[in-house]
Amino acid sequence: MQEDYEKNFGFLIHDVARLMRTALDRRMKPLGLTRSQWWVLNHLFFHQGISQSDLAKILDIERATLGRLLDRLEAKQWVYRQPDKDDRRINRVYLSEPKGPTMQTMRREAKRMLDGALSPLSTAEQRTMFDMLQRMKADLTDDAAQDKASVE
Amino acid sequence: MQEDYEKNFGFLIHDVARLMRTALDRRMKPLGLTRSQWWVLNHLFFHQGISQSDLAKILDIERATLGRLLDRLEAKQWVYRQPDKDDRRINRVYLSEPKGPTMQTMRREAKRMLDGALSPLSTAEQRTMFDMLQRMKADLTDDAAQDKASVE
DNA sequence: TGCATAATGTTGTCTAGCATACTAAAAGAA
DNA sequence: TTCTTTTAGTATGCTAGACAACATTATGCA
Repeated sequence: MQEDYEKNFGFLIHDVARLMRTALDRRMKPLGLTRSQWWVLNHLFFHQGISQSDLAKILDIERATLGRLLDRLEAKQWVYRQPDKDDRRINRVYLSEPKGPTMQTMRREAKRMLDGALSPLSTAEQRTMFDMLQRMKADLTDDAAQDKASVE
Repeated sequence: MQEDYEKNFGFLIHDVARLMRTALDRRMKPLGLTRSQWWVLNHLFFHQGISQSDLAKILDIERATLGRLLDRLEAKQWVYRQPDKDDRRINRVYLSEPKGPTMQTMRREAKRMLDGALSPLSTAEQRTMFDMLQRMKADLTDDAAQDKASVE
């Protein structure tokens, strides 16, 4: 153990993210949604009628990825798409009616999972970690944008 | 911005992990390997002839996931499987010959990506973060094991 | 106006994950 | 020894990502 390659930061963070993801997916399963789907719904709650492209930008995923997520959510009647009146390229996405209670349950489950995952850290540490991750993400997002731009 | 749901720790760490993953995948692409494949090769380098199950345990992924990874690596002639002499259930996996230079290149690319991702953090912060992630992972791994056990 | 360029969303193709169910084989128990 | 249980690996199906290519529609410029 403790070999050099065991200490790869990249894979460590990946593992933690994966473990949190599957833990949450497991809790969400009885509700019939995945963690990614829930995240989409959560954003839609605050941005009713947003266009797919804009939503993809907020979520920071590809338009294609979001499109398929929405396909599944639409099939399950969680959301619906409506073409924009003025710009026929645009689909606006809406949360379909009630479903409120389930959303609440999901928020609760997400919080419990998160609390569990963060339990080995003190409150101060949690803040520190959050701050560091945000800085990393900002940097990485910039890099990714540059990479893409250089390709085009 | 800065709405409550923007601050979800679970998704933040997920985003950072994903951005690091795709950044590395992008760099690995010209070499004809993905990051996950490289990680498998890297472990094989240190554990020639390991069984698939044991390797899956080390990598902390499902046997099925590893099986398919190995299918692709075998097709590209990076590895080969050999049935165990004594236990006919077991496949032992070996790294096929040369390829050394490419592995070196990959290690270098991985290091560069990682250095880039960590650049917003001081050395001390990097250590702190690494330590915190390790504690989180240990906890999460225990939980996952318990969840599975409770199902069976 | 008319043509080149950009933006929106979809489709296809690929990888990697998980879960479940299955076969073959080994190990353990009666 | 036989029967049961465990283990190794595979097959299948699903989700979620990325990327690339495409049709449609807007927009900007000459």
